[in-house]
Amino acid sequence: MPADPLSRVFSALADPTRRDMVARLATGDATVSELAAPFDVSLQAVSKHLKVLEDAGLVSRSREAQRRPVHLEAEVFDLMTKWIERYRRQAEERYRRLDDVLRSMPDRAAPHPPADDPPPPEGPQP
Amino acid sequence: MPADPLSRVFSALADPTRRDMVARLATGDATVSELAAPFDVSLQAVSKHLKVLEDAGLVSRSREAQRRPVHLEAEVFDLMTKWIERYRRQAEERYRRLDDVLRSMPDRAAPHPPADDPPPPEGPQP
DNA sequence: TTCTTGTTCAACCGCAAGGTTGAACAACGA
DNA sequence: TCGTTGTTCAACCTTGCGGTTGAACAAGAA
Repeated sequence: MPADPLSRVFSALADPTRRDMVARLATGDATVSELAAPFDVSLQAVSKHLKVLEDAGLVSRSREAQRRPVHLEAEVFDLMTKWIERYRRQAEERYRRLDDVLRSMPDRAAPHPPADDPPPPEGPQP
Repeated sequence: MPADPLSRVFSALADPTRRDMVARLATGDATVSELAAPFDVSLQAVSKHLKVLEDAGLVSRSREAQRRPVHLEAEVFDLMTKWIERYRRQAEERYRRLDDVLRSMPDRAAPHPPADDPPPPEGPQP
């Protein structure tokens, strides 16, 4: 599984079935069969979904007789929220500065011109 | 595109190339060519990535002569953070109550038993 | 041991995602 | 008008994902 952690988490939550499972697990641990009950898919498909969530670190599994209780690991959510907040803040800061500029020149009242000083792109972060 | 909005946003950000584009756009609007520059893929591929971001509502495009400046729409991030925060809070609340129970019975000090009163699953939300 | 329950492994299928190339379209500049 | 620049459309290829079925494994219960 070569994907980076952030990609794995976003990708895991991109599926509505898996999001429903996360929602269910937020109310308490559950077995595979319990998680599968509300859905119209095979147990094996649910098992695969859980593997995706586990690889993303969103979920952990223990053993308890034959059962394998699934447990939500909510800390990984931080990975996403940190990423999101970073760029949201950056964008908002940019708007704030842009509005300042607009306020300082009362003429040419264009509501939202395309860009303020676009710096050169800084390349992908591998 | 039948996918629900949340799936579209998560799925759009599951790709590292697209996340890099969002990071770049947080610093200011950019054209397709500018966005493509740091990456080792064709312009057409970048155009496709932008379509995915646009369908997810993360990005909008205007026209300016031949160019099509791309603009980050940071509001859609709220969709995700709201979803994440909801279940994170729910899980944390569950732990808090669990810890209260554990504190009230000083014997049998198991650090984190599997579940407290697992309620029946409430079905998928279609 | 044998039976039963719970879960996963393996092989397969259909389809969409991300990539390519080549051609077309849009809007300027000469 | 014609060429140039910037972007998208169309067709195609390969890979991965979500689903299936059937068999295997794990751990009690009889």
